Amino acid sequence: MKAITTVLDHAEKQCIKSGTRLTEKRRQLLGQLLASGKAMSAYELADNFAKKFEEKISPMSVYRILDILRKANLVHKLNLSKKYIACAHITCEHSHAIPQFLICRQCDKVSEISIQKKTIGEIGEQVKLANFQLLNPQLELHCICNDCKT
Amino acid sequence: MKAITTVLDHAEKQCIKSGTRLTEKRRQLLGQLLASGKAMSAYELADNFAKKFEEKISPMSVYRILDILRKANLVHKLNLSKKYIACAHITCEHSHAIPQFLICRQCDKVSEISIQKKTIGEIGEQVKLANFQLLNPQLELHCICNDCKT
DNA sequence: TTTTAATTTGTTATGTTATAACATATCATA
DNA sequence: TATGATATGTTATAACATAACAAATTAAAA
Repeated sequence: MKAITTVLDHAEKQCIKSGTRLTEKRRQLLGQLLASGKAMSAYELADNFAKKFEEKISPMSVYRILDILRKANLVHKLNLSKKYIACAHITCEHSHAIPQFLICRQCDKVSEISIQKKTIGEIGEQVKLANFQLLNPQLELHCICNDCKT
Repeated sequence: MKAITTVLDHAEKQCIKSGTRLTEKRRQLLGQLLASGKAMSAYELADNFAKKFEEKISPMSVYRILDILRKANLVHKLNLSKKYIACAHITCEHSHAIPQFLICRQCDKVSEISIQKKTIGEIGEQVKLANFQLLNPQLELHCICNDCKT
């Protein structure tokens, strides 16, 4: 696992690429998410920010910063749990497809994966039968991770 | 499409089967959902209830009734949009698997389908590679319906 | 370098979804 | 009809989210 500062440096480049900056606050917030290693709600982030950096940040600001980070593809939102998680591929240079997530029901561990196009295509076939056309969706699949399985 | 009263009569039987009753309020609420033909939020249901039945119902009550209807498999919750929709198979007698939903991004039309076990199994295979085990998930797939596609 | 414009962050208010806790009313049956 | 169970009313509050405007900071032009 790469050092957080390394990841943040990559993140900075990615911000510039997408036409914005990685300001101090944004860097701190993303760092916090990376350090936690898990998905957090906006209000959790706001609370923890105060503890970690001895400086307050309002939920409003957190939401704004999360928006920016999401647009720069540095953070993803888990729509089912309404939580936010650092992208698992910040240091990869290549562009990414819409991410898919495996979420452990027991411990909330999240794994960001890419489901093969072939499989998506097969689902699409069945969707077609219902007179719909599948958009590339962000799937959030509820699972049990092997650690919790035992 | 079957008449709503017919569906409600089936619903009543299903309630009894699952150990509860289809009271007047529950019947009205389910009827409202069936008549609308689409997914509605609890607060929308509460507001419309007043207009439709000249009697107020609090959101709190709506939530309670929705819980009952969901336990009796008469209503499903769309977790992404936080809306509730009448089950598409109330008049079918057989028991059902966990439902999957196709949701039109444009017009919010919802189609309740069953994705084949085979396909679910294939997703499961890829999930296994990530050291997770798939639970049978309620998929909510964002699509475009053929009517909106044109 | 100073002025200007754009971006970022602070602040307050409010909207939406959901549940907790307790009171009252209704129904089923002993 | 008395009793217990079920159903609904009512009030308060928690968690998630956005709108609107003010102040501060940064980038760029004059």
